[in-house]
Amino acid sequence: MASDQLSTIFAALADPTRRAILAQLAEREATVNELAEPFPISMQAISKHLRVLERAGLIERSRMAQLRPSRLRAAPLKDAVEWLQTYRRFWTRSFDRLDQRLRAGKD
Amino acid sequence: MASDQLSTIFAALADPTRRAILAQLAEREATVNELAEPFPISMQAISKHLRVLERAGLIERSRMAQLRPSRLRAAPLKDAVEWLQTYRRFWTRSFDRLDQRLRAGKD
DNA sequence: ATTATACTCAACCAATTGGTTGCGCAACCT
DNA sequence: AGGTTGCGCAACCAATTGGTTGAGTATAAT
Repeated sequence: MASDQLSTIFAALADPTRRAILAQLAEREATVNELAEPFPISMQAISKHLRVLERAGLIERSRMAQLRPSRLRAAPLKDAVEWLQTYRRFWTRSFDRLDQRLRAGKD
Repeated sequence: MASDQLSTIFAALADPTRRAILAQLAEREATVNELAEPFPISMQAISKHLRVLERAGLIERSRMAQLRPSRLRAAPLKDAVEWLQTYRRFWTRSFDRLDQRLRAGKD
């Protein structure tokens, strides 16, 4: 995985459980138990997912009493989008196959 | 990894070698050997990376004589961006921390 | 016909991942 | 003080990943 920033972000997003967790956090901040509730897996497994999200910078965790609420941090998502946008010209204006070859010829 | 479309795409993008391959293919289509040349790893390893990219729909491979040139297919990148854009409101207008709580209060 | 080129496939390996269970611990509730 | 709740940590496990080497195949060049 090489531990560079983008790799960590994309790796974190590559798991559907983690994406679902982010979706939950997009609505409101939530504790580990709240986040675990929709899933058929143990709270410890969710806790591991949260650590992955945290190391990717996608969540922040505070502590209130014995609770550890997580909150979404979207900045890394922006970074991911910005990387992806460098390929934007390849999917706009039906830039595909022949179009690509045509353009390559013109340049 | 769960094999849904987005997971496969993000997993493919989570490796820096694979992202570098895409960057190379953004300039021109290339053979396996051409793609392998910048990297200190074997051609077989690159071949594996190409299979990952292919299963993610991010490249297309043809065959000319004994060459297997790869070409970028950006459609899945668009899908990834579209998923990410659903979080756009969280990174625009300094939507962070307190801002998030404020907004949650207003809604 | 032989040899070289450009690959793929298969077996192997160490490290990582996503899950489990069991335990510990801190903070709340009686 | 004792129990419950919420969570992290550690050990374990099977499956996957990213790499290797070795062998095989198809096309091209001599």
